[in-house]
Amino acid sequence: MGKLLEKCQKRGFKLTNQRELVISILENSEDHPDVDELFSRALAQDKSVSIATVYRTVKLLEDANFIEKLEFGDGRARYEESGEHHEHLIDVETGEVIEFIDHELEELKEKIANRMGYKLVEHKLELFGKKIKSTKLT
Amino acid sequence: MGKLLEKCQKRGFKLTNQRELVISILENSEDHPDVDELFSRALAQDKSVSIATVYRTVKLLEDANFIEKLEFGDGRARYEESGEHHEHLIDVETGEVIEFIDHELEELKEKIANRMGYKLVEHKLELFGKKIKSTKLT
DNA sequence: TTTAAATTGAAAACTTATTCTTTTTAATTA
DNA sequence: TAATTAAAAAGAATAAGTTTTCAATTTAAA
Repeated sequence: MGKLLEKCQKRGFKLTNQRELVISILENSEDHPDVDELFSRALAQDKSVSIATVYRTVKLLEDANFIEKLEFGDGRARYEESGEHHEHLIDVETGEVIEFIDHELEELKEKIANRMGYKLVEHKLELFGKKIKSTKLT
Repeated sequence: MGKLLEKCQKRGFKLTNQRELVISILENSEDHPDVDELFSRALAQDKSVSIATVYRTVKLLEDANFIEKLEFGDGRARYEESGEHHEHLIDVETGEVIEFIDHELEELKEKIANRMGYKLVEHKLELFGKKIKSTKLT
């Protein structure tokens, strides 16, 4: 069984069909779907799911720290399973979201905050880029 | 005259009283006011300004790249005059926004994007921190 | 001035997200 | 297995931020 579902059971969340469906979609999505997209995918499997339930479910999981909310500035929240901290690079041409981690960067963020007299409690970095076309001559 | 107003004139924007007022508030604000705050400050000087005009004006300036929209995840857009690139540190206790620039960080971002095969076209970093209390013993 | 185009305020419409009321359900208890 | 019950569901309504519509006004240029 999926990690998310398992965690929810352990936490004692009531597992209704709708909730289970939304959770399974979340843990089987490799991309970063927004709520509307989650809703569409859920509807495709069960016509009785409401958008309110999708919102309620992501909020439940977010409050439990099982998933994390991402905001890329387009006004829609996206979600991903919690896990190792990482950053996001967004392909501005395709919208694709690529995850990465750079330890030098993490250290630097901490260092900068400290230098300014602050203890870092959260940090967000998004890179927006265009794919460099390899200039192979055929 | 302020830089922003001047730019708007040069660009041929029609300078109505309301628009001029909103622009002057923008360029004289040291902080990072959201639309509602801009509206309040404008109202204080001219009761005839509407919130729609504030929204329209910031959109106009944003589209012209005269100002930049900031989103710190609280659901409200903030604006600041375009200029030297810099990052933001948000004091989670007071909401204060502190600007900073770190060249090492800028280089690193570029490097990371390149390493992943991307040309960096935009990048956003926000640090959220708590002020470290100096532990002076009196 | 005159006039065409741009801008305005007020209200309606949109979008994303949350809440309310009533009905349904999962999980326990008998 | 059936009854019980607190939690969660649907669907509608509401909220908050933002955008758009539209008739009336204002601006900039002729």
